[in-house]
Amino acid sequence: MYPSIEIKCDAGPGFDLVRATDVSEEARPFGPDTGGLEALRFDPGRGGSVADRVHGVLRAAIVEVRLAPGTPISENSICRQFSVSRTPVRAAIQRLSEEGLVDVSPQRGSFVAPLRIDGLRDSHFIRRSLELAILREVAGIWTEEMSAEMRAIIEDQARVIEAGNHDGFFEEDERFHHRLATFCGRDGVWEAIRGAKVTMTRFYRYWAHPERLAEVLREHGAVIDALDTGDAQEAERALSLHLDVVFNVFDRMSEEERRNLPA
Amino acid sequence: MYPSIEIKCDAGPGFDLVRATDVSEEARPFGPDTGGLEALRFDPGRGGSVADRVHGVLRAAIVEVRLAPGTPISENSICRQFSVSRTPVRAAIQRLSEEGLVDVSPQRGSFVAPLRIDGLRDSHFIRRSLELAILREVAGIWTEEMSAEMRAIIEDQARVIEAGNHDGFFEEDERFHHRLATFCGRDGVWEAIRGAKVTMTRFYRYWAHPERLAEVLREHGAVIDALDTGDAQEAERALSLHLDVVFNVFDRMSEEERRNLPA
DNA sequence: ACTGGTATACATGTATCCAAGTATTGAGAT
DNA sequence: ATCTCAATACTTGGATACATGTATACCAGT
Repeated sequence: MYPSIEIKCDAGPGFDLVRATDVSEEARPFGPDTGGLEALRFDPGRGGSVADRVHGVLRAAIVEVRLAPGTPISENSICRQFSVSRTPVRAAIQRLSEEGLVDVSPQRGSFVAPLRIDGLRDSHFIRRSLELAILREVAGIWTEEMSAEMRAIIEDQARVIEAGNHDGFFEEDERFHHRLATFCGRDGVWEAIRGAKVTMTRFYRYWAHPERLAEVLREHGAVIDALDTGDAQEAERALSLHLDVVFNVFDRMSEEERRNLPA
Repeated sequence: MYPSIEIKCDAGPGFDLVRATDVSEEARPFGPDTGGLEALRFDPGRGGSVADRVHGVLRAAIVEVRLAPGTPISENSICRQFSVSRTPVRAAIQRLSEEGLVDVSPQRGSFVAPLRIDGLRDSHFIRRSLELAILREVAGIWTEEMSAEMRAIIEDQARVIEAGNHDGFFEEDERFHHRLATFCGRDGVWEAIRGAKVTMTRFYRYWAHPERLAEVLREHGAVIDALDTGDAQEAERALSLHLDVVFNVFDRMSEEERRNLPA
């Protein structure tokens, strides 16, 4: 079983990321430097409420690991940065807190949630159970049109990999899994999957090695292949394998990377 | 497939409930009468933040269907009622909104979320998938101690039924399912189940006929029986059957009850 | 050198005020 | 009688001021 550890991020193998201002060393959480926050951009006047937009900007930054785990998130620094009042910022942070993306401790501060192996276990379990259940339903109503659509998504994903578009890769990946859910009318279930997925996505974005991207492509293809041949069991096996790989990423960590893990 | 309908509650078969002030007829949402809110009690000075406590009180009232679906929830009426400012009430309602228990439309009002069959479908699917997956794990590590503990819970549940303690029944029911999750160290997954369950719980609390309670008891027993004999497949079948019954509650609705459904 | 108490700067939580949008109401015109 | 439209009374969203708790920095006493 995996230990309960928190991963302190310094640098990902494939991606650069904005560093938290030495969270462990620096005494004062919020100095003149806001630790990566200043790189965030907030378009005033766009659609939606201010709180929604603030939430969206912060969420994207956290999920895409542009804001490192542990980074202090001060309501004041955010509302200075975005030129809005504390009220919508507070609402946004509250939402992020409920999504498990931000830890807020009263009178102390709020911080980007660390990458916890525990959370990864739960996230994996939930996602796996739900996606397999969905796949079972989809297998029962599989059509050629569906197959064609899924293959198109895979091709799109191949293209963005070729172009070196990392963000695009993750978007297409989400499309793949999302579409399977909508095939059997389980949009509500997809929302639950999406909620559980963020934990894995953050982990993945941080640790995934570039060579992994092509493997994902093949694994997606294997699922569709099995569905095309009408072998539901094989499809489940393939999808299960695909989802389990995230754990293997943990196993692949180099010694140096492992050494960054506290306790 | 079930249609997308909203259930407007007038009175449950087994329970009395505070009526919304004729939501469909009354023009003004918030009159001098706040539609059931006045029955809610808020203990000042207890532990936790004000926002947390407000959230807890409202959540319990909604889940236990003491506040009827469709009841207007005005921030002002709440903070008058509880003698607190709007800010923590706002935070509480935002949380409830994210939990799907309250629908808030800007500049119009917030309302206790209606009972949607759609939501029930998703809720059922999620709960079923996750609980079955957990049961599969538990079956692999089943011990006599676990069996004894579960049987004790069932006995407790029998006692509260005997005593006519409806709230106690639902608490014990939650204990039963919760304990299974903790046996295999899936507390995080239980939280997800709990989130999905509220939709079903509200439905159940509203429609469940008294004779159903004893059936639940037998079904719980059947699951444990199967686990004791080491028949994992039978256990899954029994649990699946148990969870599916909620849909049957919908089928059992009398014609008069059905007529209350709009569209 | 080290320990202990205090001052200060920061955080989030709460209260209140203002802005902007929606739905009902009721009067007046058709 | 019916329709149009302005006034009004609500709502939630946002901005700001204040309350309260925490952690560091600093300094005095040992």
